[in-house]
Amino acid sequence: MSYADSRENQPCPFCAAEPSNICRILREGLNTPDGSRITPIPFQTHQVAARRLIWREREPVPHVPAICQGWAASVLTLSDGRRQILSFLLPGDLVSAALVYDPVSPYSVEAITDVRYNGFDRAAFKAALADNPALIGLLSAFHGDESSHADQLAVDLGQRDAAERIARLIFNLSERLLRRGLVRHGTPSPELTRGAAMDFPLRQHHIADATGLTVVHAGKVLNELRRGGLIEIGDRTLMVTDPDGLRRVADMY
Amino acid sequence: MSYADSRENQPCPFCAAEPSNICRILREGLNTPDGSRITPIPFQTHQVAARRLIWREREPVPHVPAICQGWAASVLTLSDGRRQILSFLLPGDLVSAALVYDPVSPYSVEAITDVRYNGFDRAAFKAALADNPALIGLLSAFHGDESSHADQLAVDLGQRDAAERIARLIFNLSERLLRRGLVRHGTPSPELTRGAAMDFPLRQHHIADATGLTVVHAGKVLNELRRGGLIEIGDRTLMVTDPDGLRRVADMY
DNA sequence: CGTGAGCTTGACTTGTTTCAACCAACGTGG
DNA sequence: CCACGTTGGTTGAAACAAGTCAAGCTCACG
Repeated sequence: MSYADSRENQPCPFCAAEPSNICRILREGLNTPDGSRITPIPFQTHQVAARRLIWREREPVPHVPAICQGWAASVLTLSDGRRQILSFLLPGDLVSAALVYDPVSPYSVEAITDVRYNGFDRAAFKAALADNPALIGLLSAFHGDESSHADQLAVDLGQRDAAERIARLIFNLSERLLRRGLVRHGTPSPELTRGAAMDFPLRQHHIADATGLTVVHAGKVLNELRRGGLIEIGDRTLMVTDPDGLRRVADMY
Repeated sequence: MSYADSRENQPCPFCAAEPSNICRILREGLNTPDGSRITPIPFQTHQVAARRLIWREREPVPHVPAICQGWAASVLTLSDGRRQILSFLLPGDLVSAALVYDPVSPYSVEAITDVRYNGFDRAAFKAALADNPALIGLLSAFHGDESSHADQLAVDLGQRDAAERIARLIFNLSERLLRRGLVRHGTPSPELTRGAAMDFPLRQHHIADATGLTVVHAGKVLNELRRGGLIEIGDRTLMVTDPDGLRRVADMY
């Protein structure tokens, strides 16, 4: 809160490209197929510097936030310092559906890069929900995605080994970034085939906290993936050089 | 479904005792403090035998189910057979808030004991939501509980060791059962202090699947807890003989 | 120039899994 | 009524995955 540099209704220069993105619809409104119209919800744009805590666990959040630019993480911390990252928040992500009804944040949110986010007016949001069934549908679908993501995380942490967890994390992130038009094609090192390249601001400690591993071990597994020719990382960039191989390690499909 | 022996609107003989329980409110209706009334939702009662699969993952569920009697588990299974239990469903639990909007089950549900459940009419449920803000609030609160439970599970599986996980599982179950009036006081073995005793139909493999451990290891840790005088288990009954000790191992508060 | 954050590597320890054998309780069918 | 398979639980030894500790390195930044 104290770090948020509030601005009035700035246009969102680099939000998600997907037309059906919920943050975009809240911002711009939408003419639904059935003829009704979802009206835009008023919002304020805020800015937070990299590595800053945006909200603390159990702290009230004065609006319904959606990430507009940059990466953030939702985190739960134990009293002895162990941390679990529940999800990485990318441009276009609503932080939490729960915040629409309840201002109390269920987890901490930390900026990984510099972050710009939109804080939608909660009262206006609730009012729009009350007289707009299409918006209820949208929100409940979002809620469903959120809980299936949480369930998936539990399976990964409970049942999968380090390599699977890390490969799946990278795979999921690359798919989310792809859907948002944030994946370039490139060939960072000349001798390798082209692949999906993306900005990748995560530190090893983020990967460790998200996968329930130690930083040291996460680093080792990351190196194995790199040595196996599946990925290249460096300079805040990740490139998937062997998508099929990564998919196999990740045990997807 | 094929195993479900459907019956018409039977009274629910042994549902949760809590007055604010959501299943009870759906069944009986509620006069809200603000003067409006939540009307009862029509339902059918079904019965399933112990150890039976009630719905498979991704299978459509024709109604909105709530457990009425017995224990069940929600489960995700990987292609190679690894299983993660996401939660244990006790009498009075709505199986999943997601099933109100979307008939497709996000996970399998298995009966642990013989189970009786109420299947609420989905169309009637949605209609009641549309013209009843109090019910929306109730459901969204339930949704919030559901996702904070999922988040907690991720922290446990990602950050805690075997003893912590198992102690927390037992602790959480005992608290849920207590709230529902399903905990007796008793002293199964004469030389021990009185403690909270409850029906505990879980097998070691349930505990293993819920905590992400192997059956063998779960059994060993369970024995340590027993030898440490924290709990007694036997004959489908569990008794917490040292609540403070258990709380300490579980790292609660 | 010094400091701290981030990454890499190796040796060693610990927690958990795997494998295997064995026992008790129970239900079923011959 | 017994024989038998199934399910659930216990135990121990050995193998393995991940954690811990420690050192050394680069790089960005004040």
